[in-house]
Amino acid sequence: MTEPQELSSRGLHGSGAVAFSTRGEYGVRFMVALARMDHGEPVSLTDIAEQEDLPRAYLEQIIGGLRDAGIIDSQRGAHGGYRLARPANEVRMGAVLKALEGPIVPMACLAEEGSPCNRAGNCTVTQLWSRVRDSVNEALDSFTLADLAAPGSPIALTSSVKH
Amino acid sequence: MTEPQELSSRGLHGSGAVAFSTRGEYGVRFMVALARMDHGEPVSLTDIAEQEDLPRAYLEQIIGGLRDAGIIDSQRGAHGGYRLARPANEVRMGAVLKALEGPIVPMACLAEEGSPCNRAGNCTVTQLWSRVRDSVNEALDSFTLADLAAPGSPIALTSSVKH
DNA sequence: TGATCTCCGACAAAACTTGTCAGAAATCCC
DNA sequence: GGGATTTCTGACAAGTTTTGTCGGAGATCA
Repeated sequence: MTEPQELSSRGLHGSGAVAFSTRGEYGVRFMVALARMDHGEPVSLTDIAEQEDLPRAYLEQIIGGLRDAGIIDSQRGAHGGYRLARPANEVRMGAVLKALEGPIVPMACLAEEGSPCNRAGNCTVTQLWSRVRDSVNEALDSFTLADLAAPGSPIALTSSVKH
Repeated sequence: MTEPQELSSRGLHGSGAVAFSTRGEYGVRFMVALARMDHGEPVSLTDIAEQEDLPRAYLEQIIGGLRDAGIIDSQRGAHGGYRLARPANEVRMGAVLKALEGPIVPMACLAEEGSPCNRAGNCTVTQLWSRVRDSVNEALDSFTLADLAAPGSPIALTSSVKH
């Protein structure tokens, strides 16, 4: 039945802003599982979905973005499946999340295209949103997939972490 | 008609993750406008809504959170309206955004209450989400309302900014 | 008392999220 | 070639959230 656990009470407005959707959550869990199970041969989606207890068909849909971004390689047919396109310690989580959800943009007016927010000069607030955006991106990029895939133990932060 | 401008194409999934909703956007614009218009006497919601071209009734709803959080004071009756509860340079944007949207939580499993994400020890990923959360909060708190309300000119970052 | 304003709950349309399903296309193995 | 496996794709649908609107109940002032 692939119980997607909890579906937790995100209701009544008060329960979490600036959040990633399940695309991000499931996708990251997929990546971690894949990093752990990838030993040369492709790993099938069914295996990962079972392992992580995620709805298979939905996951399939989500994964598309990762493939298009060149983060994972796919192989069709019998004994097919997915593989990491690069070693886990070269995969930055910023790229993963961007592939799963769209660009990280805390406010619509930061998205490019056309006149940004038609309030142009009037808008000092933009600086706030862009700082938030940059912070999130830095935080995400300070992790690699290898950091997350490391078994249980305290994570060895290999990547550059300003602190 | 209070055209809430644009209503921009946030559709088709690809247009912005980790985003604040209009509550955050409208609320912040309300605060900035209030900071600029507040000269001692209360400013009416109608005035601000007109000035910022925002749907009045909706704004009214949003503002409730700011009042409950003690960020603004309200006065009913004729010649009533809103005032800043404290000087603009003492109002951190982190508090404002938390009052408008709920707590800043990039992933459901970070919200307190009960067993966090039932995956407990298994979950190294938590570290990623909490870093993101902390980054966003720091970024927001590095701005005060005064920083945003300053007219046009380049913002003088008065508040403590680690960089 | 009448004119303003905030406050509050109910209601509703539209958008988005979260999946499901069916079938097409590719690949392996016998 | 044929069957089994597995990814890929688009359509569809239920449920939730967002984004507002509306009407009326307090407060306050003149």
